[in-house]
Amino acid sequence: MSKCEQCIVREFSSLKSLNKEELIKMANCKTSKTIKKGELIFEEGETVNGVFCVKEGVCKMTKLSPNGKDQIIKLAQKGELLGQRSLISDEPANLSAIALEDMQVCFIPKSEIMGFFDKNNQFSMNVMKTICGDLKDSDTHMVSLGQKTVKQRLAETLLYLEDTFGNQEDGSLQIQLSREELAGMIGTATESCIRLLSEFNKLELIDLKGKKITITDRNKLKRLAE
Amino acid sequence: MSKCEQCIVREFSSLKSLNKEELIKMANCKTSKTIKKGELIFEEGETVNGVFCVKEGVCKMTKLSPNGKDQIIKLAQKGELLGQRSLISDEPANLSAIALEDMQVCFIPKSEIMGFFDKNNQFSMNVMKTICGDLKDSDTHMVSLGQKTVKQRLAETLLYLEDTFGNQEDGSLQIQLSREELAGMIGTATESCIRLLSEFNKLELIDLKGKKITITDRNKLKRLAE
DNA sequence: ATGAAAATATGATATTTATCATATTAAAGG
DNA sequence: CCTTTAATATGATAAATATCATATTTTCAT
Repeated sequence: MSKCEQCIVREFSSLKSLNKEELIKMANCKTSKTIKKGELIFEEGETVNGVFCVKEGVCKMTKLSPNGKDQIIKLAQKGELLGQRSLISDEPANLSAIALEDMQVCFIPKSEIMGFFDKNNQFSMNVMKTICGDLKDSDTHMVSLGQKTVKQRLAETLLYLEDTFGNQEDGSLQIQLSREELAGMIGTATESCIRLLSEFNKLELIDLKGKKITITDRNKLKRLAE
Repeated sequence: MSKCEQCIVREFSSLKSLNKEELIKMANCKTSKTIKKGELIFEEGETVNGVFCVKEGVCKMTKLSPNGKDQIIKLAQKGELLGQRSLISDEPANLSAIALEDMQVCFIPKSEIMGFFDKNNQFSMNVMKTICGDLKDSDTHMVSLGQKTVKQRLAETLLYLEDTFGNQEDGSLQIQLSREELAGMIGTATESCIRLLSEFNKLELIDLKGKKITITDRNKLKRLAE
């Protein structure tokens, strides 16, 4: 069993405020999991009795619409805690979490987390700040969905993906989403998403090579997104 | 100066967990304000050094889009605390708050609130639960904006307004939004909103009398919203 | 009460986006 | 390596939505 004390990822999450004693206690009750690309971590409606700490890899958090399509609400990466909200509200998961890459996650049981809330004020405050950050992101995203065109949202999303997850050695986006997933992020039909990518490609804003997307004209893309 | 101890509204907010001593202390540093319909409580980007507790009336929380239109992110009513998020994140307000009716609000300075976070764990937990609730609402709203048609969103919003704010004696919606505001809630052009309202009227799902909107066929409207 | 300004309504039209069909390409499993 | 399936791409078309113009109604200050 790996020690939480030595886990670097912890520094990026609310767990950074835990002291040595708390970390050792947590290391003893946590379980590590390997999750393959495409696998489900937990599903909307499911009761999750703890939180998942993402150690490696990225996952999508989705919510099913009555029309049968998945809206991607956010992408979560290393350092993020999944399922905090449900745990605090004492409700089933509101979103599904699905791995976009092979992942390493640790599961920390509810009882343990609730103890931190009681005894470690700094931890509570960090969790609160994280959730407030999520809420702010949600609000911004909502303005995009409500006020911007699909083209603008696609441009915006491509820039976001580069800014947040970086690039591969060849300069293409690190994170590879399927066209369907990209469409689910921006809230449009898959075909529309594909068509706009082609258009961006023809306009030389991006370069498409199979699944690889490379942003070639950041500035024009940025102007388009406004 | 009115006493917080006797304020019923407190029971609906995170402030319900404060003890007598804390309430008396708060009553001494809070300020009461009357805000007229249409007036600004605070504006996006502004530094708000505390929170506003809504005692009476409803306000809209909006965010300006680069296209110059306001997206309404949420409506807040009696018992809700405005500006908690900014206070916790220690950031300027992310949204503007504008009264939709004449309002009574109390301003509680930051220092006071921060003290509650430190000393009253139940208060922290309540705030956290509120914010988690907001986040869940945001996610649901985001799915609507991303996956539903304008018609569906309008139907959904009308039902939400009735469920959340109730009706006047004549059965029309208690809250009266302008067509522009309604459009800003569902993320569409004002004209499109007006056109769809007319259509709903002709289909006898709703009844329009000036600014008054009455839902006459809840079930059909519900089916339409799915 | 009255005139000016704002809000609402509606028509005409352009643009955006979705849908359905089908071709092409890439990926995965035996 | 081949075959089957899934993903991507693109055309044709329909539907949804935005935009612009203008009429009508309501609101509000004087």
